[in-house]
Amino acid sequence: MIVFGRLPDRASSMKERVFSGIQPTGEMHIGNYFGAVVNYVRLQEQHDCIYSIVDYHAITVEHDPKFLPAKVLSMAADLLACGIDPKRAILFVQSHVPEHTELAWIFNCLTSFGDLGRMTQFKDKSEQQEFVSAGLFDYPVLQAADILLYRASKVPVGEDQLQHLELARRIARRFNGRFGEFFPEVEPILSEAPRLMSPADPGQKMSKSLGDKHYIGVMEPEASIREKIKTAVTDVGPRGEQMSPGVANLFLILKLSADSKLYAELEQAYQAGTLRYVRLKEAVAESLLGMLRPLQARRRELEKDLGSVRLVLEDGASRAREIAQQNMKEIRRLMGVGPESLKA
RNA sequence: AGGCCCGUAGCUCAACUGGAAGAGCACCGGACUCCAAAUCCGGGGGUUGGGGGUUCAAAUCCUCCCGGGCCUGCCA
Repeated sequence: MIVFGRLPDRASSMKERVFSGIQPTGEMHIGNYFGAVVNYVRLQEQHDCIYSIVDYHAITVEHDPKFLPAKVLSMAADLLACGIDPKRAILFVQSHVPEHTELAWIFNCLTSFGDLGRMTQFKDKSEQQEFVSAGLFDYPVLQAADILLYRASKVPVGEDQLQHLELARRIARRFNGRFGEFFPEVEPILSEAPRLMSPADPGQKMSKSLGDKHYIGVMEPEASIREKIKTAVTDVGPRGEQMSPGVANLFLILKLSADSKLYAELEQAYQAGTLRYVRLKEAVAESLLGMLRPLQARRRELEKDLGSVRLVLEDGASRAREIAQQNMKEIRRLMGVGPESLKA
């Protein structure tokens, strides 16, 4: 197979389009960062990326309107601080482009009730909620609309999202078959996405919802990050053959944030049985903080100038809207709805 | 539209016929530990969903409101 170099000219039109949605959780943790955000940043190089802060997804479970806007803005600032470049990628807020929900409705009518009921994430999440909204049930359909509204063909996802992506493909296929070829085949970009575990309970995935001790925020103050690493669980019983989950988790953070020499050195010490965990923890804290400091500095700058973040989102929304409106026009035509369809 | 049940600490729940609101887990501090975990010692935490009423006394009884779950019916 012949591999061509990058085509300089028509590169932008040749680039594959990537879409990804990020929930405005309020505080990005290093699990989100290493698991997803670094990929977003990397993908900007070679792809036409559209990143959306998905507030319509956030309201599928109980939320407080008083805090949502601040969470959205904060997530935007975090993403920019982490290296999302608004000159190369589109960053916008989902609800600022109403076509998302319009397309979701159309897709609702192409989605089987049974399929949605089989979504494992719905089953998990609905058990945790006392009030299960129809929106929570419908979540994957909105997600399909998010992606396909821009006719994106690549979606960076974790394994837990594959089922939803498969549904998006089914929906697209059904639409294409019934109303005309319009949507591309969506492919996952499965990265080697490291799964960071909770420092306080390494048996569980790092997550905000488990509590304060169970995640390390990307923008968290140094003292607090140090404390969480220092008190991280290591060996729960006598040291066995295999590295315990807690220690493995610390090594994983080290691997992701430190230079390989230090990692190799400590790994060797571990194998030799001479590694003191205090030393490991200090190294992890130092290298993680070393990596986070520039991001935190940029984040502080943005905090002083949230107006510029708002501008980025405005510009992003208008660029996204342009694509969305154009595609939606065609989708309506194919479906036989909208004012255009009545014109002779 | 009608009927039944529920709401107590962050979570799961307890509190007899009305009689001083409690436990487990979680959280915080200390001991122990290379650090943690486990264990031990100590600690904080509640307008009992909200308003009104009955009573010497209400988580408990009455009433209205809010929120949630379930059943039946009606309509598009």
